[in-house]
Amino acid sequence: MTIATGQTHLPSCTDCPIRHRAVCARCEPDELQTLDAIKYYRSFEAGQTIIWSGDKMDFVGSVVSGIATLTQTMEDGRTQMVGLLLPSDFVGRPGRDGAPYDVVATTDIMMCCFRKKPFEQMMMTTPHIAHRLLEMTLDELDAAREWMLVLGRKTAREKIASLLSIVARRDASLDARRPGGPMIFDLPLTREAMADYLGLTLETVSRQMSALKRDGVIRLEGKRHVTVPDMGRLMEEAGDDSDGGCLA
Amino acid sequence: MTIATGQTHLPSCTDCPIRHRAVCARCEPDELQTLDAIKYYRSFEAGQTIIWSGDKMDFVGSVVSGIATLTQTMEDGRTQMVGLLLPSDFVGRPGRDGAPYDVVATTDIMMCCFRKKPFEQMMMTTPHIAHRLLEMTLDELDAAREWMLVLGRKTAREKIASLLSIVARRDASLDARRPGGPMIFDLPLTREAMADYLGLTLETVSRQMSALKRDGVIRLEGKRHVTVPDMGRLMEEAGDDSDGGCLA
DNA sequence: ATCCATCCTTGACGTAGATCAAGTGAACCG
DNA sequence: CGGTTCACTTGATCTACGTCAAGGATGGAT
Repeated sequence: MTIATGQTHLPSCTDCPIRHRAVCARCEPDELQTLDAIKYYRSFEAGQTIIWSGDKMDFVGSVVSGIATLTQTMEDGRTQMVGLLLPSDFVGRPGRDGAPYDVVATTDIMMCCFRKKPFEQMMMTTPHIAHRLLEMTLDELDAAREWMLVLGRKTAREKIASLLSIVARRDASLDARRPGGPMIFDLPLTREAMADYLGLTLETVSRQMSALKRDGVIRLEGKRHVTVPDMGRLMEEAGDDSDGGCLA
Repeated sequence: MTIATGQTHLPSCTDCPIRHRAVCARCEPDELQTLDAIKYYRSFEAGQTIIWSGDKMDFVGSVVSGIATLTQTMEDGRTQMVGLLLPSDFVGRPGRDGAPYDVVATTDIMMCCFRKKPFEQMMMTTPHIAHRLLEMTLDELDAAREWMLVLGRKTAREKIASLLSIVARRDASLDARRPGGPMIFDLPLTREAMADYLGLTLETVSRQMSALKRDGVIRLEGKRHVTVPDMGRLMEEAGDDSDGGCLA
């Protein structure tokens, strides 16, 4: 658990890979310039804890590249993942000091950070940022609620299929692959992390992965490289309406 | 399932019971006046569905009094409650047409509604509203994530205790009762609704309620009237830190 | 080359909670 | 007053998933 935290000033906002999806998506060039001035980059290695639950948080920021998780832990060690942070996702809450969850880097990760105070200032004066953040928060709320159905009512097999289809769909949105064709992607999570996300044990995750492979719903090369020959089939296994998933 | 939908113009915003907690909490008198002009009240009877999942939603609004639930349903009928709407909570999403969940009145309920278009307009020009909505949405996201831990990792007994302590704490915030004393409240939910919230069956809910009663964690008069002699004990049963709950 | 640590798989067995089924009690209604 | 309904309770059994335990595969360090 190294604490080698890179701190660098990198490319300007105009050619940022998450320019059009992050909190700053709606900003005008001049607003962007102001942001540009107060931002700084931090990188973390896979496995590093970015923020400890309960700690004071003096910055907020966006994931630029890589993946992180949001987790809650009970005193006896039971843990539940409550969010998966992908590029462009926002971390931290303006107007609050303590972090409510652990934020852990799953892969090497790069974050675009703002000190909290200046950012809050800017939010007050820049409706474009506040509006975008509201929009993103509403999306996250929807995602959290969808996940509540998964956690509360789905079987282990359905849970796995749900997770796979979420990851697959995310990759699809990058690849702009035509629907209907096979989907191929790498799982960014260990079996244990999957278990923490799904409210299962890692053994059950492993067994259900094997079962989905045996039944031809997925193919596996190695442990992480997944091929989904028929996305509709996977959606059925997830217990969702098999339609509706094809739209961009 | 009557469709007797009252539509009335009632007291002005200034003496509204949720004036200081709802979306309008931060509004200045002049902003409030504008809102006052475009608002209208609607009442629903216990059991009535306020909004059907998938329907077009042409209004947004706040719960003024009463309780409603947000639920998702799978094709085979499994349902999961994803939100509990109490007075001052906001319903609907500016910038989206279709409702993603069923909204059902659990008790008789009064809502303060705004047609979507004018409200969106107003949000653009009134940062106080947008900011308050962001704040409320972030709170809801936190609540949803806390609930994910309950759904994913807690035992049936812990789930029940968690639900009871949430309802108790809500009532406490109204009553301003001193901590330490016994808490007394009415459950606003049937055993089935509790089960849908907790990802359990109603039989399990019933059994665990009986068990908590047997063990002296709660007392029951009738099926709904609950006394919690020792709030700390209940929190322990919920698997939360027994501290931390006493602050207002 | 081999040691070790991670990460994963698979099997045998136990259990929390689901399912199925039969009540109870209060409210409501003729 | 009996009959019906609705919300709930309780018991008997079943099963999906957890738990415990024993390997296998990979990859990096020595």
